[in-house]
Amino acid sequence: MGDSNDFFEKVYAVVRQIPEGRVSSYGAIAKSVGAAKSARMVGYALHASIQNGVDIPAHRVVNRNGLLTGKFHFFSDTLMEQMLHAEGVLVENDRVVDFKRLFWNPSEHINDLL
DNA sequence: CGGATGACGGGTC
DNA sequence: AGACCCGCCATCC
Repeated sequence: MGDSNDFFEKVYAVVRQIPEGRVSSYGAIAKSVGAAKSARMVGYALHASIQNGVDIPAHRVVNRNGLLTGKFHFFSDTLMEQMLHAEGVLVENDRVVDFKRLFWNPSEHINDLL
């Protein structure tokens, strides 16, 4: 079953691997599930996860610059930042402080999943 | 059916 | 650094 539902499940599986206090990006996740050119679809999948109440740490996914581009899709527009802050990730002007250091690359841990 | 619309990213200026 | 463009592709209208 290589349909879009499959893609969603793969994305969710990867997002669940992001450790507490760390963050990843749409593009990095897209690569790790073998769809490097579909970073946009990762965002789409995360949006769907919230609508469907899927239990994944979607707040740990930001864009390539560490910007909280998805914050408006949470129940409150400050929830994403609050959740990150609760696990020790600081945010300033919608950007993850020390993004490079906190960045978690799924492809370097691919052996742990699929 | 065709154009617009995104939780994007790489490249260029 | 920041603005801009273009490729990408499922979904929407």
